[in-house]
Amino acid sequence: MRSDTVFKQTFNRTMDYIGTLDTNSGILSENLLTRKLCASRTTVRKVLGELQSRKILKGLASDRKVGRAPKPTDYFPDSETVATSAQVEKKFLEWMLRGDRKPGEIVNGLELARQFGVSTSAIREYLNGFSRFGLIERRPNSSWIIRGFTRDFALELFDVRELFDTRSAKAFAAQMEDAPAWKTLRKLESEHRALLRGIESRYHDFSDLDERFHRLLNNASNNRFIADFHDIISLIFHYHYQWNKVDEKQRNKAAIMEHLEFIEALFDRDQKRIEQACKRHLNSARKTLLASIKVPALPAEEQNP
Amino acid sequence: MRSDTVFKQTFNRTMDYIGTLDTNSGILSENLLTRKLCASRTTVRKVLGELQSRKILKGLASDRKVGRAPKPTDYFPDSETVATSAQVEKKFLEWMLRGDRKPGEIVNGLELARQFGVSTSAIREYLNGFSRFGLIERRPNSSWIIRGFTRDFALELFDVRELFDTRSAKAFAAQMEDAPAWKTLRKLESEHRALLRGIESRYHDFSDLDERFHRLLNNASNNRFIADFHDIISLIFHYHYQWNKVDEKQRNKAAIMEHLEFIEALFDRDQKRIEQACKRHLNSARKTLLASIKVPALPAEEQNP
DNA sequence: AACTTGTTTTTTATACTCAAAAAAATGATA
DNA sequence: TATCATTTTTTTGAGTATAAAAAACAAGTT
Repeated sequence: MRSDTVFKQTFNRTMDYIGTLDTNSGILSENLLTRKLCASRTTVRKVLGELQSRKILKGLASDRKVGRAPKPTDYFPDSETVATSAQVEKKFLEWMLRGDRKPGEIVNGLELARQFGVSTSAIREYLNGFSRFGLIERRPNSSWIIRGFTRDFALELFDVRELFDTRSAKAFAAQMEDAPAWKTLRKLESEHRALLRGIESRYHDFSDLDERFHRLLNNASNNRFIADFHDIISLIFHYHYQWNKVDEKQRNKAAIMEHLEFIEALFDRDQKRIEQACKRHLNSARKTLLASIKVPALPAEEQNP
Repeated sequence: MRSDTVFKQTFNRTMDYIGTLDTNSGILSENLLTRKLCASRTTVRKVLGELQSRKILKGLASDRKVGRAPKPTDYFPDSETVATSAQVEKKFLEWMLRGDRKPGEIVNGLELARQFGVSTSAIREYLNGFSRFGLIERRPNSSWIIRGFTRDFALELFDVRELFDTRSAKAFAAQMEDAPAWKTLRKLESEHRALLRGIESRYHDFSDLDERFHRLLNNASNNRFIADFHDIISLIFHYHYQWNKVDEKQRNKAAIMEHLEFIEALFDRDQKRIEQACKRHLNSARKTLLASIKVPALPAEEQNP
């Protein structure tokens, strides 16, 4: 059966909204709520009905008023509001990236389904989508096989990233003076400086900033394939760095400096400096990623020739 | 229920093999057949059982002999031996690429399933995989939406292709003198010349040659993301050119000349000429593709301002 | 005229189950 | 050790129930 996570999520978000209002004040119309909550009217109406039966809303439908402020216990727990697909993604990536998977290993869908507490179809669907990340491969009429988060993978990833980022940076610098991206870049720059000042305590915040900066750059290319590839990068980095904490403060500080230099070059529209700054930044990012990948032991057959 | 196309295919291929033998001669063991036919032993055994019940094979299992030569009527018809996924791919691409789909149009999975005579899950699975081609997009909790085979799509495709092909060409030229790829290139070169001589009648054969040439180049990059992208290119070109026959002979002749120039530059390891030849070839390929894309009528709202 | 809400109906997506095919593993025999 | 027989596991394709979305329309409100 299709899960009702959308309903529960919408319910929680509607209560967030009601919490900002006083008791007895009127609320938005169904149509406006539909737009505000990004859900269908069917779902919104179901939510309103539930709220009314819980006395959080009162009055006629045509003139709904806040009955009482929502209490924390009214909320559906977070665990019930995440879609199955999101759960699978999280669990699978943990299994894949942290679990020390060996290249050539076979993925057992049934086993994963049991382990994650979801159906095999959920696993199948996820693996299908995940294969575009190049970490697993499908054999026709047979199981999935792990290619592994190896040194080769990281190198190939960065090779393409270098091509794309260089291109994006050039495209960015070539934008019109009044393109809104320049304003966004200015804002990102000051966020970088602020983070640098508070680096001692806030260094964790860099990964988010990093993602936004590179996404802004890639958007300048205006190319769906580059954007798709950025998704891969983001995902890999998001999860990988989440579990790799060695030297984090030092690394992030250095990366911020590189970003700032990069940004400055962009504002100057200095092609040569842009390319240099881009390359330098990617080189140190590559080094970091490679350092965190264990060199795999040779397969048994190659160890004993 | 899972389809038994693998069984039927294997059955047909086994009969191909038996057809080469004389009556009463012995056949390969189950294990050897398994390897020869690229199927599991279970399937091979099922095939052997069926062959025996049809008297095409006779004797004990441990000493099977050819009973009679297979007749054409023994074969399963081709229509029963193509996997569902392959059927869906063919039909969907035809629907997508030939069907004059408009950007923004919504894909109705149920409707497609009915139309193609397959289950919705098959459609769903295929669309999931197909989305990496950038021609359709998924809205969360909602339907698939068509981005369309538009001018923009072609331009974005070629932008990335230019980056990748240039890189691949450089990597190719940087290979060791004794790399096997050089020999393959030499062979491809002579195939090009042969095709050029017989261009009047054999010009259809170019698309296959084109695919092989570019795949050889891309392999030099040794990068899974570049290889994946090549799959997209291949598919698009395969289907698109299959339906676009205007000026085919002329186009292909020109493309062969460009390839030959490209190949020559590769053999000379002349970076500058390689880059030029690559660019020139891509430019004319882009032009061809763009010419075959209809300029879409403006959406209604923009036509009447 | 441009909104609302109420109601109903239709369509579609999603997550699950299940049966059969295919693959893999294990056992038996010569 | 190579071959055949049997059993166990896993994948795969289709079916199915329900949530969610969408659409249509009447009737009331501003």
